Order: sequence, then structure tokens, then C-alpha cells
Amino acid sequence: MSLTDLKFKIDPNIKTPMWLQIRNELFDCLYKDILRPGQLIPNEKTLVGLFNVSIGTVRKAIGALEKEGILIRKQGLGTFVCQHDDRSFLFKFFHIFFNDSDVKHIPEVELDSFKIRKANKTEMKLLNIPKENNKVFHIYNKLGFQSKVHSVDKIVIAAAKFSLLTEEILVNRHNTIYNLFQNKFNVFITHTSERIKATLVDKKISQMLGIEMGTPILKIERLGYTYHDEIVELRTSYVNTTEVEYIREQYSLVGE
Amino acid sequence: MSLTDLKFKIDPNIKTPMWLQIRNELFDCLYKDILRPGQLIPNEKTLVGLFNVSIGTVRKAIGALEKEGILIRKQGLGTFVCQHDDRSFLFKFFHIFFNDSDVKHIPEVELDSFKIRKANKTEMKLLNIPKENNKVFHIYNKLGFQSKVHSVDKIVIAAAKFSLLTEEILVNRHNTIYNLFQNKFNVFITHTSERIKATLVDKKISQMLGIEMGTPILKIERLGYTYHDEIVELRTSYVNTTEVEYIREQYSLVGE
DNA sequence: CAGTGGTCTAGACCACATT
DNA sequence: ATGTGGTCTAGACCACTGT
Repeated sequence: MSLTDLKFKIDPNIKTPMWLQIRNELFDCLYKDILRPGQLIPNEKTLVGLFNVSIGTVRKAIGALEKEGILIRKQGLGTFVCQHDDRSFLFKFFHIFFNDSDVKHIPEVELDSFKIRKANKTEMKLLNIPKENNKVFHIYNKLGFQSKVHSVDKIVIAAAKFSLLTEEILVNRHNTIYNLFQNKFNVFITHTSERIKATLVDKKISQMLGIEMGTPILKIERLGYTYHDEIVELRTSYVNTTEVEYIREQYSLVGE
Repeated sequence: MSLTDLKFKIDPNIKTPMWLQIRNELFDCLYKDILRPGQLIPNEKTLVGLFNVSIGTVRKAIGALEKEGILIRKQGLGTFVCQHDDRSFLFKFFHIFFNDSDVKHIPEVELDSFKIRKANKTEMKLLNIPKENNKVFHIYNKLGFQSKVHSVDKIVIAAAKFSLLTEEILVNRHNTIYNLFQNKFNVFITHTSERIKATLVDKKISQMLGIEMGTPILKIERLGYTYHDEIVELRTSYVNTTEVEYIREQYSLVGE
């Protein structure tokens, strides 16, 4: 099924601007899997014919999706659906830096454990898991640099959404987890929310981090969202901030 | 001095697009104090005459500054310079929420101490303070809700940039500190960067927070920037995350 | 080279807010 | 009623990319 096979009706008389209608139609194509991450979308002229509007209107719709991080325009090439292989997307949601350094380091990731188990109530609610098929994957990753672990990530995802995921697939991936989600399971993480607390490390995590029990660490609870604000990943990061820091730069973009 | 009194020359033949040239000219007006926060800028038609371009080009320039959080368009009214009184700007850089709550609470702020002292080396470097006139204001604020303190902010700013600041002015402000910076000292905070660590609270801060020494807390080091990436504020926040959390929502905006 | 998106024009008409 | 920004048109030309 290709986008150009579809017929769209854009109504100039309703309250919603035509460019927003087009933006929503294109967004739905992502959701409905007619467009996939990395794919080239039809050029502007084709879209003009498809939606029967002028080129400026198409450009406004594409511009909106570009701002949202859904599409990316490349002059001379075309407009593509963003993916987690793109330079700008890799480690987009990774915020750990070395002390006083402005350079994001790419962490070494090592799988610590991989389990399948029943979801608890919170997980069932957040991940929208039905009672009948309530299995989740439960993963522990160790993150570090030069064999020095600074973080432990606990990841919980619905087994139904990531069926056929195995420890082997997870270990043998050659990219980020979000890239794996995208390519093998067609789940594209669009945005995240994080809640950060300071706690004393417990026994289990202290062993994984290789630090003394009772050391203060960051506990970061992340929700990973995909299209239409659907939560698909629960991640808890435990960070030993002795040698690294959590960084946030905030420009006053109104949207944020 | 008004914007409409000036003459601008936009060159269509150079590499920089005309809309970017216009964006830069308008930005410089902010920096040079020809435009001030809250002020209404000339309407689009006037700008068309001023820059001698078509209206679409002006709109693109304004759109860029709007995305940056510098200008805000209000249909039917005009385009204004953003200020820290605007709904969307108030507490834009405040990220503390109650546990599991999605509502940002507006904290009660109480001045704890106000001092003037010499800057140390780091402060001189970051705030670009000369050797001759190297005084800084050193402020401690307590933040909380219903008389329960959850955070302590240590603020350091150059005395030269905020001359005439007194404890009284600080206490009697009826708005955020960034609003005070903007209105009394003409310093507009455009963006910030924060580096977060987990630490054990020391004696001084534990007393201010009213908690036991050795409790784990967040230590957040913030740099506050104004136009042209000039650092004007050093702020260290110490947060007791027993009842509150630090929150970050990240949409995949390419710019961030 | 042909095809892509990026810039720019010179309007028209609409929705919204104030007077 | 007037003036503001918001939407939309129907093009032209430029800059960039891969063949």
C-alpha cells in the first residue's frame, strides 16, 4: 500500500485549516503503517496533486511534522520519515555526560538480565495490557564507559507488542534499543517524559553499579511514547553521578 | 529610539536568506534595547516597508523568532516581544512537581540570605567578570509549598550587571526573579542549561531544608543565559525529592 | 543533467480583538 | 468598523543532490 494510491479529501470550509488536515492525514499514514521510518515520502508537487491544494499549504503541513520530529526534509533529496538511525535521533533521549564535559559520550551497553514475567497493576495500566495476555519483558542493562558502569537501566515492555523478542536479538543488535524497537517491531519512540529523584542505592543496584550500598544516586523514571501518546516502554535508570551528570538544555521553545 | 526610525538594508544577493537577515536585524534590536520585553513590534505591513521585502518573507523571519521563544504573535492584536510575565513564560524554567502529579505547583519563595562578596575564579570566568569590579550578589532562597520547604536555591549574579539590587527590592518583588531581572535590570533570560547530580545533603543545606544530614538530594547546577549566549546567572538548586520530583518532557524537536 | 526542497513574490480572503 | 495576524494561492527562481 502506497501513499499515492490513496485518495484524500481536504475540506476548505471547515474550521480546521487545510494544512492541519493534511498534517493529520500524513500523521495517520505513519500510525497506519503506510509510511515507515526512513521512507521517502512523495515530493511536494505530488502531494499538491494528492491533496488538491497549493504548494505553500503542503509545505506548511510538512513543516509542522518536521518541527515535531516526525519528518525530515533533505534539500535535493526529498522528505523522509525520521528514524532512530539518523544522526540527530541517535541517543536523542540519552542525557548522561561526563562531569564538566559538553560532549555526549556514547555509552557501552551490556545486557545484565532478560526475563519474561507477569505485569503488575501499574504496568498493566500504563502499558495498557489486557488481563488475559499480561506478560512483559523485564530487562536490566548496564551502561558505562571503558568498562566502568555508571548506570543501570530497568526496562519493561509488553510482550504482546514485542513478541518474538529474544535475549539473542537484544544482545546482537548493532544499534540503540529504540532502533531495534523501530526496525524489528515497528514501534517508533516519538517522545519521553522523565521524573527524577535522588535516592540511596539499594543492594541489588549497588552490586550492578559496583558501588557501596547507600551511595546517593539518581533514579529516573521514564515513560516512552509512540504515536498518539501511547506508552510503550517503562524505563527506570539508576545513575551513579560520581563521574557523570544528567544534562538538560532548555531553549524557550513555546511548545516544550 | 523606535524601530520604525531605523533604516535597514536587506541584501538579496548574498548567501544568507533574506528572512534570516531580517531575523538577525530584529534580534539585534532586542540586544541593543530598541525592542524590550512586552513591547508591541510594528505590524507586518510596516515591516514589509521597512525591509523592502514581501510579506511572506517577513512572516518567515517572525516565525523563526517565535519558535525561539523571542517573539509571540497574537492574532488580532499584533506581535510582541516575549516577557517573563506571560503565562507561557512564568515558571518556564521551574521543573519541580509533586510526586505523581502532572500539575506544576507554584512555589512559595522565601529569601533566606542576601550578601555581596567577591567572585571566585569560576564565577569570574563564567559570568565574564573583570578583575577590577569583581563583586557578586550571593542569594539563598527557600522554595516550598504550605510552609514545607523542598528546595534551596543559591543564586550568584554579577553586581555590575544588577547594580542597585537590594534585599528590599528582592523581597518586595511580586513575581518571579527572572521577571525582576527583566523589568528592573533589563536582563532577559532566554535559555538555561542544567547539570544534575545526586548527593548527600551537607549541614548547612540540611538545616535550611529541615531534613537530617546525609539525606540524598538533587543538586542542580543551572546556567542562565541571555541574548547572544551570555551567562548572567549561576544557580545551584538543592532539592529534597521526598515529596517532589524533577520533571522533563522531551518531544523530538530537532532543535533541542 | 533532472529532480528535489528552499526562497521569494504579490496578492486575496478569513478569523480574531479592540474601539 | 478597523486593524491585526492566519490561511491560501499560483506561480518564479535558486541551491543542492545524485546520476
